[in-house]
Amino acid sequence: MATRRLRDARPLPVQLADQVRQRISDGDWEPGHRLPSEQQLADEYGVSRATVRSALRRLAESGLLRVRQGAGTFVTSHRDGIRTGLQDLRSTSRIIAEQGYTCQVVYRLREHRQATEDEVRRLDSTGPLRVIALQRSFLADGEVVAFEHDLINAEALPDTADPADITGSVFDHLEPFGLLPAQAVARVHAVHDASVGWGPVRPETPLYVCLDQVHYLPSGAPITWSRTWFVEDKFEFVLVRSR
Amino acid sequence: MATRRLRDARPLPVQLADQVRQRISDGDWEPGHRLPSEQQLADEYGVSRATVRSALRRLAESGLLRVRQGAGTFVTSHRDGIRTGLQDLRSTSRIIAEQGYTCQVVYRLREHRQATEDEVRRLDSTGPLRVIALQRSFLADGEVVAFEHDLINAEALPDTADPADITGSVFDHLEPFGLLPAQAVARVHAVHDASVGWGPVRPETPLYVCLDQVHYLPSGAPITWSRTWFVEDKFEFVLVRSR
DNA sequence: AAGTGGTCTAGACCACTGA
DNA sequence: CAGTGGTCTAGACCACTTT
Repeated sequence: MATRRLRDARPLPVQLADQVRQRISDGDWEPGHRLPSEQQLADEYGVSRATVRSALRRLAESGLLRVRQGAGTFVTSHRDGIRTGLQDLRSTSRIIAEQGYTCQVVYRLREHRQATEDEVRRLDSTGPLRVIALQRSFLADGEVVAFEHDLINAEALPDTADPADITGSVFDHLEPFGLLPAQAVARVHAVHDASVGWGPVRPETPLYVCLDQVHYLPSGAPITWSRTWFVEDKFEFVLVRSR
Repeated sequence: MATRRLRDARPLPVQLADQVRQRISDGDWEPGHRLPSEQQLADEYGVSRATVRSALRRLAESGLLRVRQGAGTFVTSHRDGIRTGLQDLRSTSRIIAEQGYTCQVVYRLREHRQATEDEVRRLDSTGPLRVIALQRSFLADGEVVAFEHDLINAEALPDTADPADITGSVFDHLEPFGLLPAQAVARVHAVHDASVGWGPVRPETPLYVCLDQVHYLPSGAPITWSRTWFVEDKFEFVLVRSR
């Protein structure tokens, strides 16, 4: 068995989880099939079993795998649609792309301005704030699947940062400045509102799962606030709950 | 520093998390204060640092602690009451009670029968199945806040088990038989459907956050399936997401 | 009995924070 | 700079499933 290499800067379990997710979507391991044992995966990738377990736990938490003690780890049989673990912090565009769709982002608003009092509060902040405000929609293979409002704390960004540079993921735009969110606190709502959607393509029914989030840096400082309306039934949000 | 003892049968990180939670609610460690370092806690409780980290991660995931690299682990200052997370597995009646309401459960259906093919599939099972089926609504201070359908795998229950005995939490009914779910895989949806509600009191708008769940025993065997429609805006579902 | 995942330890080294 | 959390390893032993 050839040793596979993990090389980028992200934690090993995250990289390994990506590899496994890839091999599943490639059809390397089919739904219902058993994965190699944790020890075999550890040997194959040249990492410790603890690292493998951490990676598999991530995937099990998003419902892609099911682990049965003594029996093995199995690929869940999934239905169509964009499936994602609700507790995995990933950008909307990545969620879409990871499911094999072509993701396109359409902007309605992209501006640099002073935050309102309300917005300052939402960002858990005190004093006045410069922010970058975005309003955009996400298309998967040409079909609209989500609408989003974002508010980025611009105080931490260099003055030269231009909102027009943001084309895809906000995370990708923040990363070069070392401002990658590590955690988000989200509130979940159902919304039925025809005024949410805009643009040439609209969902048939204005029904959405709405995620209201504040993202925090590893230091604990809030960096962005966002509200995303996911078109109902275009996404499958999986959540593993435990005691 | 006296060594504290952890003794029951649950995993060490779970026990330790409970201890820390207790000491916080006792006022031992106040909101905003820094906890002892991971190594100090490990020494104090006579466990490894990995165990301490696992315990603290649990608490951070439900928002009770905030961990800052290099600086320490801090007790979150919960301004407007503690809101527990969506990823904590709790019964619907407990969720309601924890929001500070008086919970009342009204039954529309409570029967013992053979499962349909569809239901067998939902319970991740193969052969024919005896089930207990429930349809009920939850009132909080007299106002309807949720509707729920439940399906309990009755094969594991003694024949004497009477559906009419179920009055509050399904979990409470299963516990005496040692059938306490350890994990649930949930799917989250938005629903706008006037046919969901029933009974004398109905929500003003038929808009719901819908949680579709299969509960699993520690062995990995599915024990119940449930679909709960939470009336939008009656609940605040908080979720901590991380990388 | 053999093989799987579940738990836990001890220790190493790195990255970050704050004095 | 010392002290904190972040990551990762190697190995031990246990509980459970399958053969």
